[in-house]
Amino acid sequence: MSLERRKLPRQARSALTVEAILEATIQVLLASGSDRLNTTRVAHRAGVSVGTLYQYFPNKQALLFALVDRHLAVLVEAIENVCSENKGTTADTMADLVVKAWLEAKNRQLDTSRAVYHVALELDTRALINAATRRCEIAITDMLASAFDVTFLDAEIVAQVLLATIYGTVRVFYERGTPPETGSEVEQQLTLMCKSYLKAARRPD
Amino acid sequence: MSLERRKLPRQARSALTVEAILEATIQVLLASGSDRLNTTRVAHRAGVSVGTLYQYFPNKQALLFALVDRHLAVLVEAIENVCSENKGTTADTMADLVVKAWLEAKNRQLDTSRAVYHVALELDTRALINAATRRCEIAITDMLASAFDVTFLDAEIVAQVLLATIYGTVRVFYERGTPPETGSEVEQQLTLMCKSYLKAARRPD
DNA sequence: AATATATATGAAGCTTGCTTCACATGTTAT
DNA sequence: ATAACATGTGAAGCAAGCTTCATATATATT
Repeated sequence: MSLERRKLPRQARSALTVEAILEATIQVLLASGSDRLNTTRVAHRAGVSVGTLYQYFPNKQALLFALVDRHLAVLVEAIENVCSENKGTTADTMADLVVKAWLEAKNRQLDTSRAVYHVALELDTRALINAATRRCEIAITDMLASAFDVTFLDAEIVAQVLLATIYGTVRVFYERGTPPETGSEVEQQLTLMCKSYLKAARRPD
Repeated sequence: MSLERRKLPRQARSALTVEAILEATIQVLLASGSDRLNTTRVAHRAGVSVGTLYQYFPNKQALLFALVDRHLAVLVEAIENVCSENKGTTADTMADLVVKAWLEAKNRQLDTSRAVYHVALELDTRALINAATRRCEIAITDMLASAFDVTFLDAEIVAQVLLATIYGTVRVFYERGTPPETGSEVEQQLTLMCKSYLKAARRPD
């Protein structure tokens, strides 16, 4: 079953329609939960008919894939940027900024984040997530290998663990709906954890 | 809608039936994925009829809840045990053993783990997860507060972050289906991370 | 203005699968 | 042995919702 977009927008209005459909999907997920997500409801919320939805997405799954894809792209970009901009700095700076960039990208698309968590495991998004993860890991590995103050025996595995920790820990608190004040406390602690891990994981001189 | 068990087993055979149904649910989840999980298929795999299933579980959701519940109970027990047995030891020991206990409990029910990840977010298990999390956090907080070699400004938050890290990081690798050899490498790194975090988070003397 | 192309509509077909219920079979108690 | 209770059966009713398609409207082109 194809998951590709069925049509590409030729006229301006269809681009708007696609955008409206994706936005409506998020809203329905947040308002009604993934149980009650159906194509009719999404179309209605987007102010179009079901038929229109099916002009751009071959099926319901494809719609959700597109959503997850968009969300991951923002995260990956944030990490790739912060990593390429901070080669040659210290491990402390790197830990600091990666955590910060991740949380900032999450918060920039807070609604999507919350909505996507509810569907990302319902369908098989592993391929998408693995691809995104891989890109982040490569970016982080490169950055770590360029550190000014430390060297790592295996920057690859350190990057993997670092990313998994940030990704996993943040997810736990998001799922729990941790309030903002507690959030900044958690951010501090998470940063502390990453910094101390990078110190502990460095090659003994 | 009730999620309670409809009947309690009076005769020995019904206890076996219930067990068979839960076991079959795991097998169907692993073999066919959550998309194809339906009550008929579960009943068939368990070697009983759908009607029997509905004698013990009022609906499909309740069946899945029971599964998640059972899985969480094992994890919570593992953490509560290791924490109460290791009060008054050092922070290093604590970090070591908590990580070890978590992974051991996970691996002891590896199939359930994998299966449950696929459904835990599909239905609203937040209440169950929060309750389990809370119990773990309390156990860890108590243990940390009793540490022989260090004191913490806020053992509560340290426990929260520690648990979230272990839970979140391990989940990431499980979802990815990380192979065992890599797994033990990851375990080492995760332990290292937790140890160094506890050192970094201690109250400055 | 006329034709071609792009986009939008939404009722209805069709599949899937949850759940029930009237009945059958097995177990325990008297 | 018989009654009372527990457990097991599975065809069929029923609801939900995905997807299609014949048709209508809007935009672009010549």
